[in-house]
Amino acid sequence: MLLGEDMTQSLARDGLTVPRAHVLWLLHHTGPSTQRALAAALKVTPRNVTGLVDGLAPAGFVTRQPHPSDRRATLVTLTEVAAMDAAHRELAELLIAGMPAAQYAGFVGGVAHVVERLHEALR
Amino acid sequence: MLLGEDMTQSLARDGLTVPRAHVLWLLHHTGPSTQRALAAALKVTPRNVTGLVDGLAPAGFVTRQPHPSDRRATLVTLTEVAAMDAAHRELAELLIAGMPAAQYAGFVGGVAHVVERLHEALR
DNA sequence: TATTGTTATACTCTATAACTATA
DNA sequence: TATAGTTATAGAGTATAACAATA
Repeated sequence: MLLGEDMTQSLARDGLTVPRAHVLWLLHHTGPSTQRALAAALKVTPRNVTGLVDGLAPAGFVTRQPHPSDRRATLVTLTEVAAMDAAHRELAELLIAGMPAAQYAGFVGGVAHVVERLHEALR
Repeated sequence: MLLGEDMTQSLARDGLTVPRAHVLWLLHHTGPSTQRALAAALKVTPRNVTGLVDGLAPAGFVTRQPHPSDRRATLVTLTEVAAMDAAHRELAELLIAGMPAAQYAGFVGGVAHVVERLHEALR
């Protein structure tokens, strides 16, 4: 993260917006998922997932694979590069998760999704 | 707030999105402000403030008034109706501000701006 | 008939750049 | 010259509705 830079800006620098990072986080922790499953997990419409995956796929973060048994569905899979990246971010995010509310409040617009999930996980 | 409804959804029901509510909150606590001042407070470009005020004015939340001494600037002012509404929301927001991080984490996408400001104010 | 993901359409928030009016 | 707010343009996230392919 650059000096004087926001968490959101830091992510956005490489095309990784917060909602897109959230998708990567989900895939990293649950494995390949249908877009339907992602929509449910993100509490967002399926149409949105189309857009998010469209934003992640060209950059090489994820790939769309045909579902082996259901030909209606597609499986969104984390690429190896993205998986490595996710593992790296993990540490930084855990550090944030350990901070009291007042301290990460400034980041709240940026990593709220992640922090929230981590708090759930640690509870 | 309706049952099973998100904080964000609750605000959006009456055209009050989170960034717009944030503008009302600022006006409620600092009084009439120039768009420039709002842009600085919101950490957003002046162009955005134009859009936010455009969204609030037709609904009668705010009005644009000519600045008394600087004819380049416009003063954004809370209408009486909006001021009443802001006062009502205040109580609910203070209750949220008193909650530990884990509890309001679920609302974080919705009232993060407000909670953050309240934490700052209470610190 | 129900479900999966798409296209079509629309609204909001965000940004940079160029422009007008004023200071 | 510098500042306040605008228009122009663009990208991203969100939503509903209608549709094709498949279950």
